Amino acid sequence: MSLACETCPVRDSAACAVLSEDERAELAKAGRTRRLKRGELLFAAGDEDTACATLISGALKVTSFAEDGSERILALIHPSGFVGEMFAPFASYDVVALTDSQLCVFAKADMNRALERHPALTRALLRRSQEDLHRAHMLLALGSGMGASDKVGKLLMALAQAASESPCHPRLNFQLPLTRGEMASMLGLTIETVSRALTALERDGLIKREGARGIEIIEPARLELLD
Amino acid sequence: MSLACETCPVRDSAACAVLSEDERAELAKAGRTRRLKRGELLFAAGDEDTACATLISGALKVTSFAEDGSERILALIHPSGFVGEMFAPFASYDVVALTDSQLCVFAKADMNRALERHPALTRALLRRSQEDLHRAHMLLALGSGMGASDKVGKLLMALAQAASESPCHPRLNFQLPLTRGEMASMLGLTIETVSRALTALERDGLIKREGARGIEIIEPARLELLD
DNA sequence: CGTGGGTTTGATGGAGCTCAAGGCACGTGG
DNA sequence: CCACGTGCCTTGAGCTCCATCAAACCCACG
Repeated sequence: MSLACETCPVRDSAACAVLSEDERAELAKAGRTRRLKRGELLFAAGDEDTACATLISGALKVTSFAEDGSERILALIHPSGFVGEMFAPFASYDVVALTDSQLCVFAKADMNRALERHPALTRALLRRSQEDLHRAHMLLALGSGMGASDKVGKLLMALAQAASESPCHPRLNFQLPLTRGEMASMLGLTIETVSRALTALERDGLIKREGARGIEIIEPARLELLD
Repeated sequence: MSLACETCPVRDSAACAVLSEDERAELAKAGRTRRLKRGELLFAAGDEDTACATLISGALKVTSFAEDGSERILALIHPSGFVGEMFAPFASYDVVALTDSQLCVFAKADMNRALERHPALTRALLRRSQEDLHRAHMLLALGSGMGASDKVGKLLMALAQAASESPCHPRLNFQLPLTRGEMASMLGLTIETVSRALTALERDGLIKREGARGIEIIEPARLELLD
């Protein structure tokens, strides 16, 4: 399926928003939209002919695997986010859809051509890359210095942020895009510990659960925001 | 002190290497070299008028502080590395010299002007930024799924890589740029645990220590490389 | 010689990992 | 419609590893 930038919900927030209409139309010729169902693989670690993509809707996870086969989640990608290692000869990570997703895919060569042609696009990606770096640092900062339920609480706040349309205030009521195992793999904990942490947070009245995935945040302040 | 690019040891590996002689000369007019002694602060979290810099020699650490005041190391910067949040209104991290260092500092405004003028420079920074991201991911992957001495072992391998001139093979014999506390803060451990892990690694014959800072790696294979 | 920063070592307790069992929701086939 | 299987989540019990507290050491430096 070819692109339909006119109706794209992230046309003003994605990297390509810095382009003029004409430039965008030209870039669009090189890209294709793609739909993924939950669990589908977008890029696989080791792929040589890698591509890159802007996420239109849904959510992705970027994962690597330890030698023992256990998965580690390195990053989440939300709509208008960009994913792809533009300069590596092959992909280092798996990228998998967390929910049904829709994205806009470009071959690496095409994107590189576009970067050469449109400096503003390069700068937009640089900005995004630095934001990604900042998020990775936030995740790193979660690694130490506190108990499991603090970590889970902060992760919930981060997810609440991401689920919100408004960039400043979290959404107090949302569905988790992650399984317990995925949360565990972001935080360096086990499934059981995450589960226990959630019940503890609920017991203490900081959150309320609706089924396995629904979360309502009761006391945002005490969950201490993640930046 | 003004710049002396002609004799700069990282003139071929730093971001500015993509510039022509003339372009570099022009950029040089905007920059100044600066020397830091071990422990000196380069940028402080919260600074509004931030700058950015290329490291010429020495080593830097990028740190953030938890609410309880404990430091967390988010990244290390080695010669030819670039540091600075080009797009943030103020700095989020402290940047501190780990050893006596020499760098090449630019005001953010000047650097932004240079980015507009020289697309190739922007692309060089984008590449660097993605590498930084990759390193952050490696550090994240250290967070889970193994014991303390595995973490310390892998950190040693990463430091051995960084200490080496050759990009592919680690240096088996080097001085740690980090104190025990700094290693601990990279790994989410305590000083004591790091110390014990080192003595365990030495007892098992994987490494040998020369004083508090000297490290010789005996069995690189068993320390399992960090990427 | 004393002081202080960094390091090592020991003893102890607790947070979280492991192993194991059970529950709930959902889909599939009889 | 029910029986069954499969994923995912929860809960429990025991044990391991690491954080914590405490003390001593080493060494550079004034």
